[in-house]
Order: sequence, then structure tokens, then C-alpha cells
Amino acid sequence: MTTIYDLAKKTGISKSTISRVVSGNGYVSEEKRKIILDAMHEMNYIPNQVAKNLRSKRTNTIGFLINDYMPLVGELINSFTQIASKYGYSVNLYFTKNSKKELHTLDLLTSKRLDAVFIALRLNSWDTISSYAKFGPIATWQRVEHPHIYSNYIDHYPIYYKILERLNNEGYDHVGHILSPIRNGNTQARIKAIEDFSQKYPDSIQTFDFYDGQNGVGHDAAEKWLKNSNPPKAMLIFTDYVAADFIATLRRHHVRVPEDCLVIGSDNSEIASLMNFPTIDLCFRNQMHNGFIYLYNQLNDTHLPYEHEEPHFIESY
Amino acid sequence: MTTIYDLAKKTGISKSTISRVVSGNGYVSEEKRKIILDAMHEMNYIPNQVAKNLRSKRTNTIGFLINDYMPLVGELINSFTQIASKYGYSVNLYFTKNSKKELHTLDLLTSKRLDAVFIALRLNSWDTISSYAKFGPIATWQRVEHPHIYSNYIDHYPIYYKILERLNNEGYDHVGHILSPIRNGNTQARIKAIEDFSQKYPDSIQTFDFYDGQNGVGHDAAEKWLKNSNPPKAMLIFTDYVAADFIATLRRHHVRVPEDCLVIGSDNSEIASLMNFPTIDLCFRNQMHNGFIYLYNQLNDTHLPYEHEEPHFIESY
DNA sequence: TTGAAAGCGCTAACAT
DNA sequence: ATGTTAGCGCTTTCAA
Repeated sequence: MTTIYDLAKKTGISKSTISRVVSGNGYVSEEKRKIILDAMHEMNYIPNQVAKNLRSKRTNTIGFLINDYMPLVGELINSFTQIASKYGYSVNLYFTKNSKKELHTLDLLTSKRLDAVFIALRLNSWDTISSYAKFGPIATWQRVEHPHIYSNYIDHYPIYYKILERLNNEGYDHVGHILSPIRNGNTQARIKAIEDFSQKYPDSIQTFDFYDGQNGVGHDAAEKWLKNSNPPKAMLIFTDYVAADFIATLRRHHVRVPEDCLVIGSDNSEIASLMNFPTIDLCFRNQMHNGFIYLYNQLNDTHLPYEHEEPHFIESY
Repeated sequence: MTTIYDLAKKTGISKSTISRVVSGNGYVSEEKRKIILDAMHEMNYIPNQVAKNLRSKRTNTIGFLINDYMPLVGELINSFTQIASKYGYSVNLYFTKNSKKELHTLDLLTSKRLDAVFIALRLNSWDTISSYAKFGPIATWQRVEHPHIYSNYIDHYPIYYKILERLNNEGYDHVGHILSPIRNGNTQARIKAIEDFSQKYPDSIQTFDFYDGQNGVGHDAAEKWLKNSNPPKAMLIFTDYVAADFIATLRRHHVRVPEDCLVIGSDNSEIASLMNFPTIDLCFRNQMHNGFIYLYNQLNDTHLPYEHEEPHFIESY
């Protein structure tokens, strides 16, 4: 591998001058610049990034942390990576699995391998996590109020409440809810919306369940629906992929969706349009975008503006 | 940030001795080890990875290259990253987009940021790509015969032929094929299977189409099917997500699947089980696994064994 | 405009 | 068993 030292030896010009033309900083005479450029070409010189990283104390790499794979994760990663690469950052994907491994991954911030971190799903307490913020910026789309962690969470309350009203108007007086097993802020917001709605419309029936895990959740919920002698005629489900599973299971048992049971997902992921069921766009693409923008701004002391978007209902077509 | 130098200053022990206890190489007396360990804890010492990388000329990072996002990519990345992390490697995801950017990404091998590279979809010629192999091992699951590139492609011919026979036995005498727009070896293999089959069973009707892009491909194909006055009663589609789109579109037009049209995907991805259609397991999980194993073996001069698995038909349940 | 020299944080050969 | 030293490849003062 050609190094800057090799070029110096070959051209008889000092390392520092060569560094100047490579990086484009500082004055170099046209004459020498040409000699160096030629040598670079001839010797196929590519600067060693790791050496640069050591000097600059940056890797231009951001970690994307998630506990485990779910189908939506592909779409999250996609959005995040695309915007990151636009600004010259690479993305490392980590499946944290358990809280110990998550800490281990956060150590990469400390050990200077990662400039910053986006946490799609956290496993340790935010207090613990935020103690890493002094080593590099941390962003998440989960709902947190913490001085050193950027969160661009979307409040699910308004849109959820709106949909309940809409369903009510359309005559759905019995609605089932499947909520995330992760009792985060958004789950709370949904529960609150259900409670407030129930209070205002005491005649409507709202039932809800939490499900653990992601695999088979939709399936299990569907089984329960099938066994129910008076099942809800509309279901609101916390994520599209679980909704898809739910729908698939009902259809396997010859229940017609949406005629016998209207199913509404959340996320506006690809599967919703593929399977043609209504969903809620909670703007995750936007959240990934803005999460990155925050990290970028912190890292580079810039003020790129955030993009704004409102959650909205997506009808099936 | 605490460095090894800080520890040396604090404990009065030399950097090398400290390095020894940190890395676990070499002899250190119990007495000194304890002092160092205590100091490490107290000062919250985490070794700087970048400095290590510079010294060792390794980053323990592997690049995963794909032209663009498709739903299956999430599942590929997942399999690859999980196995990589088991062996202590991080994975960087790159969307190469165009051939120039792909070359740029391959330069990361040259610039020592990446130890190795897995190419899920290539854009440049294999000849061009293989010229990077001297900087780090390269693996792919695409079909290539190249001395410096590992390929664990799966030959689609036998399984494809077998399924054609099976369909024939079940009375499907008119079968439609949707093939990948990427005219790679596997597409060739499928065409060959269709041709050979047609020759042996001249009465059966086999029609095929190529579709460009991935978005809307299933949709377009379905539109075509709908317009066809005598459409095939069975469809074989080159990837599950396109099959899903195809099915969704047919159903939107009240065509019953599989009763009116049997649709078989390829990949055995999550969506196939979710939407409950038959598919072909072409063992991509296995291919990701073995792709990594190759890279690992090359990098570490080991001989971890590959795992073997045969493509097989997955019935819907 | 250029070069010499120091240093980013770590490891390993060598010497003791 | 431990310390000294050199060096990975690069950038950036500082001095000329």
C-alpha cells in the first residue's frame, strides 16, 4: 500500500507538502502540485483513513442501535443510511440483544470508533445511556426527556384520538387495540387517547391487549379474535408487520378483511401498501432524517434545519 | 479521554506493561496487574480502537454493498450482521447507487477502513471489482467464476425444474414466469429450466417476462395478467416481495389467490409466510452465513466450516 | 511556499 | 517480568 511517505521518497518532496495537496489545505506551488498529483496517480495512492481518523479523532461513522431485527428495521436503516451517506457518514448496524451488549456498543463511542449513535430501541435506562453523551451525541426517535439525548418522538395521542372518532363516525362502536409490549411514552399516549375517548363516548366499546415479542404476535391476537364470540369489528394495531400477520391469520380462517374486520396498522411501511390495508403514517422516515440531522449538527457545529411532517391516516386504495 | 499514557503517568508503570494487561498478552506480575486494573477502573479507561486499528491494520469491519434498498435487503443484512457480530465484526451498510459510488466504496478497502467486503449486488464488472481483492477479501452470493472472488451462488436450475414438474403433475399446464431484470446466472438457469421443460413437455405452455426495477413490478405484471384473456393459472415470480405485490394487486381486483391463480415466490422471506403464499427457499440465510465465514477465514487464516443447505419448496400452510 | 518535527494512542521487538 | 524505543500514516504547528 502506498503511503504518503512513499510519495515523499519518490518525489523528493516532503510529507507535509504532499499532505497539503491530498487534503487541499494550504499553499502548494503549481509545479510541485503537478509532480505530486502525477506520482499519486502512478502509485495508486489512497490515503489511509484509519490514520486520518486517529489524528482527527473522528471516524465519520455513526452507530445504529436496535435490540433485534424486525421487518420495519430494514426500512428504518434504509432511511437513516441514505441521509447519512449524503452527508458523508457511514452507518454501522448493531443488534444489541441485551442491556450488556448495548453498553458494549455504546463503549464504541468512548473508544472513538463511533462519532455518534442513533438508538432505535434502547435496553438500558436513559440515565445510563445519557452518561455516554459526553463521548458523542446520541439521538433516538423514542420518547425521552433528557438533557443530553435528542428525541424527535411523535406524539401518538392526537392522531390516535382522531382515528377513534373517525371510526366512531363510521359506525364502529367496538374497537380492539393491540398495543406494543414496550410500555413507552407512545403506548401511554395511546392508552390515554382510548381512555379519553371512552369517557366522551361511553357507549363505544374499546378493548385492548398488550403482546410480548413481535414474532407471532399478530397470529396470537388473531387466534384470540377468532375465539371471541363477539369480536371487535375494527382493530388498531401498533405496527404494520403485526397487522399484516393478524390479517393473514384471519384470512386463513376465511374471515374477510376489511369487510368482517377492519384492520388499521401503524407506520406506513411497505407492507401496508403491499397488503393494501390502512395505516397511520407516523413519519418514521422523517424521524430518521431529523435524528441524523441532529447528530450531524452536533458533530459539525452546523445548523441544518429539521424537516417537519404531521402524522396522518393512510387509507387503503 | 483516558489514554494508556495517562495510566502510565498515574501508576508509574510503563505503557507497555499496561498494554499487556489491557490486551492480555504477555506476562505481568499479579501485583502490578492489580494496580493497573484499579487505575483502569478508577479512570474509566477504554482503549482507543482507532489507534489499535492503525497499528494492527485492521478495523474488524466489513462492508455490505447493495445498489439500493429492497425489502429483502433488511433480511439479508440481518443474517449477515448477526453472524458477523458473533465473530466480533461490525458491518457497514452501503447503498452503492451507481458504479462510480460502488468504486468509491470499494476504495474503503484500499484505504483500510474496511477489512473485507460482501457484495449483495454489484454494479461494476467483476473484473473491475476483483482488482480490489488484493486489498481485502471479497465475497458475494451472486453467480461468478472469478479467482479472487468467493461466490456461494445457488444453482436455481434443479429446484426450478422440479417445481415445473410438480405444477405439471398438479394439472397446471399454463405457467407464467416473472424473471429478474438482472440477467445474471440464476436468471439464465431459470430460462434453461423452462426451455428444457418445454422440450420435454411440449404441450405445456410456459410464458415469461422480464421486469425492470423492483418498485411496481408486481403491480405491472398483475395488470398484464388481468388484461390477458387467457392468463396463466400459476405464476412463478423471482422474488417474494414482487410476488406479494402481484398477489395484492390481483386480490384488489377480486381475483382469488391461489384459487384463480397460484402464485409462487422465491426467497422464503418473511412476507411469504405473512401473506401465506408458497415460495422457494433458496437459502439466502445460509449464503449470508457462508459469505461471512469465507471472509472471516481469509482474514484470520482459519478454516471454519461452511454450512450446507439445499433449496426446497415451501408450501403455504 | 516548503520542510522538520511532534504527536494522535497503541503495540511489539528488543533489551534488561 | 518490565521498560525503552520505534513506528503504524497522517496533519499541523512552527520555523525558515
